Amino acid sequence: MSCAKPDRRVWICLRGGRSLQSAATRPQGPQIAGESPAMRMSQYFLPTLKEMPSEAQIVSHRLMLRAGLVRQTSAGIYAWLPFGLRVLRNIERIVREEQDASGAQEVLMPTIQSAELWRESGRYDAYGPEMLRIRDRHDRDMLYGPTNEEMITTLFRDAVKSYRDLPRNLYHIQWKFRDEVRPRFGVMRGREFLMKDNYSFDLDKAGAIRSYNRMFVSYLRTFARMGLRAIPMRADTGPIGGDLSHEFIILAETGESAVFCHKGLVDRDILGRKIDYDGDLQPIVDEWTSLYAATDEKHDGGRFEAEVPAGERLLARGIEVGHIFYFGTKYSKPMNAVVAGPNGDQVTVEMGSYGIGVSRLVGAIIEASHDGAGIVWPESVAPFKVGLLNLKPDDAAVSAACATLYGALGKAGIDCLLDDRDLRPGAKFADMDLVGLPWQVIVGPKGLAAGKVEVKNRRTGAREEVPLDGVVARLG
RNA sequence: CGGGGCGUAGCGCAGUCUGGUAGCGCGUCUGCCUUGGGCGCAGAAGGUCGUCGGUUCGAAUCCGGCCGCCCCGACCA
Repeated sequence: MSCAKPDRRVWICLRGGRSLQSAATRPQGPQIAGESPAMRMSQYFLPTLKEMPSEAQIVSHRLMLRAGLVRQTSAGIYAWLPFGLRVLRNIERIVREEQDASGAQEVLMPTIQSAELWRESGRYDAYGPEMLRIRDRHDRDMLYGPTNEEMITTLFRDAVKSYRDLPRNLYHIQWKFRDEVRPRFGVMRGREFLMKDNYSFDLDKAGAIRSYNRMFVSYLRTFARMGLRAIPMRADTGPIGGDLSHEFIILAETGESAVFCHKGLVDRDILGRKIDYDGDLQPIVDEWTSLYAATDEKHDGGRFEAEVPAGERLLARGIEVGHIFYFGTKYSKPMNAVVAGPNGDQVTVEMGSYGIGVSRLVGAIIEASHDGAGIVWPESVAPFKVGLLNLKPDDAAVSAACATLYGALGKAGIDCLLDDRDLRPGAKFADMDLVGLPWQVIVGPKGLAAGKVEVKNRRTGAREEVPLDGVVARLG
């Protein structure tokens, strides 16, 4: 790592110039750089399954296998196929944009770590068999990282020596491994998982709470942009330790835990707010934490009934998709992460850590958004925005119309998957509903005779007849 | 880690109790037919029955070891 000074100038410059709105309202280009936004299904690796795989029990796991998103390679370990990968990348993209907007900076730490680091914090022996321990050819103890507090603390303390270089907030999006005794629920509780985690460093507790609040608000925006209703709930700090912590729970009928909250939290809108990450975010945090919300572990029936009027009580189920902690000097102290304070004294930095389960979100979003026919992707994370169905590939007029639309949608930057396979219409409808693209453009000989195609909304099922040359405008 | 279950064709399963030439549905391939909701007809390919050993004239089937996967619980992002 280079010295801290030049780095700090960049930081200040970014802080002055960064604008949340620019990240959130940025025009949506092709979602994966360098790849054509359109694709032909006859050439695409999308192995869908008609029948239910017996290994999967919960709906998101079944749909992920059936819709060709992932394949399991070992218990709790998955290979990501093109569709699943596109969703994963879209989720990552939103997380990254919101992290950057909040002032966090991206790094990338390795998956393999040295046991030495963990001996320093005392967690090597404390962590237990969930940690995958490995040995290299020189018989050195290594491990596949289950989390990165030790590593980031080391990187920070070796490079940052002055209070002038604070605050710092570093994040990365990296694969982690926890050797769960019993992996289950597909990617929602795998052993290998992709996680965004970040770590804030501040001079004092007040600064750490400002950092905490920035992440709190950033998380509200991040999940909202994925079409999820995430409710922050006060949480136990668990083995990570600390005294301020919130879980972000999304509501899904099939969620893993029961949640109890005030209905007012569900419809609260963060995306309509203008956020100033340099300003005081405490009022927003207070607003979201003032109403009752608890998972079953923390639920207090008496308080719930006292604080929430009967008509406003919501009993639902939820899935944890994010967790934020303030933990003070739990790691900085044993690992000696200190900076020179304004008075020249040595100050142990105040830290927090913040996680989002990126791969878990793929399953969680499906749990929150599916129907009997398959997945219903929110547009912001969908593998493609539009599925274009050629109902009769050997009809020259139909295929010509599809080619025209396919080209026009591609040119307009609208992600489009063309089903040009020589299959019965029913098979195409079933597949397209299963994989859940938000919009279907259905081109068949009947409609086309009148110069029209059908545009179907996957979520509502609503269909409308649209003239051929009006499709791009309708979907743009 | 306690308790339970499963491993037979790409997927879903029967066959195992009662040992005797490995089956069904879906999918795949070929041809015909069909083209607005997984259509129809005909033909075909595809399995050392998870693995190793034992019993037996003969093992998918009985016995034992091992491996893998799933479910409930405890645990967890």
